[in-house]
Amino acid sequence: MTHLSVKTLRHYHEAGLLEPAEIDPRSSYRYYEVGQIPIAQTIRRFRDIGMPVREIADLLGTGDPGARGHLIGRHLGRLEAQLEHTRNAVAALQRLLDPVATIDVRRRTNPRTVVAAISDTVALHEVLTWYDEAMNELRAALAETGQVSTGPPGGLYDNELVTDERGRVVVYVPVAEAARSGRVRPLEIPPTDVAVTIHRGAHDDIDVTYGALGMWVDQHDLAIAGPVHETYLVGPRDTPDESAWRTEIGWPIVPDAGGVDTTVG
Amino acid sequence: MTHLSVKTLRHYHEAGLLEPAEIDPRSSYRYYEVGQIPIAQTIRRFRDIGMPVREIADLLGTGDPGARGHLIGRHLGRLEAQLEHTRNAVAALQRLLDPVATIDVRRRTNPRTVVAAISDTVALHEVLTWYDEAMNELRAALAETGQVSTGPPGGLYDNELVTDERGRVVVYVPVAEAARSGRVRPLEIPPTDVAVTIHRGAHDDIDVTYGALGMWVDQHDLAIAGPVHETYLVGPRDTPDESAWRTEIGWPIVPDAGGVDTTVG
DNA sequence: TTGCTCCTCACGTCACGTGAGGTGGC
DNA sequence: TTGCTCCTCACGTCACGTGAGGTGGC
Repeated sequence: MTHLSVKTLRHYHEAGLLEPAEIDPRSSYRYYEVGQIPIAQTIRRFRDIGMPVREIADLLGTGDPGARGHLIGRHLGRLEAQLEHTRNAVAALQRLLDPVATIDVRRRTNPRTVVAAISDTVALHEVLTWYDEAMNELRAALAETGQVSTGPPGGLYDNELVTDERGRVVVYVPVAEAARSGRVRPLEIPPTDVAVTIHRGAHDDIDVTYGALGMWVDQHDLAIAGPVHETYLVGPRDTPDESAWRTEIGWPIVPDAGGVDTTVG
Repeated sequence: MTHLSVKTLRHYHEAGLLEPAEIDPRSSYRYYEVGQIPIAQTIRRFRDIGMPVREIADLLGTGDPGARGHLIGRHLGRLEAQLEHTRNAVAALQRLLDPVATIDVRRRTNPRTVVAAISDTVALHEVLTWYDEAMNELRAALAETGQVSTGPPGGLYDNELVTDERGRVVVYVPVAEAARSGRVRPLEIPPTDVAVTIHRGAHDDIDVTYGALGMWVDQHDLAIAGPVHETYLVGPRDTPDESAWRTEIGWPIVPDAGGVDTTVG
């Protein structure tokens, strides 16, 4: 009637979740009452959505509707997060298995832009640390001089960073008028033809997106021309939810002359 | 670099999924090569979508793209089924927690219908068995006399079945013109005002839908008038996929005279 | 030399399922 | 009486994580 197996009922007895109404002391047989059916069915429904046995016990143990709602809401939130996680993972996998078909690439000409920037030649393994420090310094300098950013922050990454494990890196924030301050320098980014795509989610699989974009560029008979532009449309400063991050990758392109090597990294 | 923990790497070594390129015989330290990074990342992505370690090993072990596609497709199918299962379970839970808000009820007047029917007085615990047998007999009789059903099969269930654990049950198939044959009798179902809702999925939680429909009827100042109609729009004869089943519940109603008892079961 | 990391057992987690060997209930 | 169900251990499953006690590597 409850669709619970005998083994499961024994398990719930041991766990203190659903105790038999009576146990025959001679045979140790477990006996249940009709009134326990709806309880058992409720338990089954919560288990069906993956709520841990412990929490179901807490839920049934409290009569407070607020506490109940909280426990249920929290679990539904977990389900939601898990679903989002799986969706992202499936998308990453599809990008890995069939890169070009699953990527959305557009060509664009970026206009000349003036930015406040810090740049340096950095080893590949130091890039993340360097970026964090430089960005903090940049933000502090802008705050100090009262400059307001006019767009999301970005970075420029030399191809040598991947090929030689060392290269020039620029971190910048677009501003109305850039001024010098500490390591911060005004920088003019010239107009650039780029192939752009957006990487969704955390950066641990951004290499897959790079690979897909590289294949797209190659298939369209284009070659790389200059450092890659990353624009952090939504990043850790905007939300701690990694799955919401959006990173635009702009790959500078020129028509492929023929013998030009288009490989990167 | 791969976001795999040391414990996880040890586990994959034991499982034969990812063997170290070299093991120092003195210290037993595991050493990996750069070329193993993409493999490790691929493994992580498959684990991320919940593919069992065993299947990932199979996947990486075969070079046949067809076999690979099959394994991946099968797992994506499993994810899809699991998602559907969770969706149904969440819906059932919501119906249980807030019945009236989550149910879609319509009022309708069913026209007079002629059906081929088998009816009997049955004990509650025998209903399912009785229904199966009667329906088989009904189908066989129709096939024998060359009658074609003009709609989905249905059943009528007396209120006493729940209140007294014993009551009259009718199983029927609508036909153009019904004839006698064995236990099969023509039956005229008179025009009936009903409150109808559709129960989705298997019948193990149909009691929840009944409860919600009962509350709706009560809140709209209506009372029950006659046996409940069930119509099996999509059932086990149509698909083995229980989540696709659709059962219409029609609750015969009259305006509540005031002191009339509207409770059922 | 010191602290950090790696190593090997061995056990824990979670929600049951499996299976052996035995016994009660109708 | 016979077959069915229940019982109690005890172990298995799955993918690691935890923790103790020890040792290598820089």
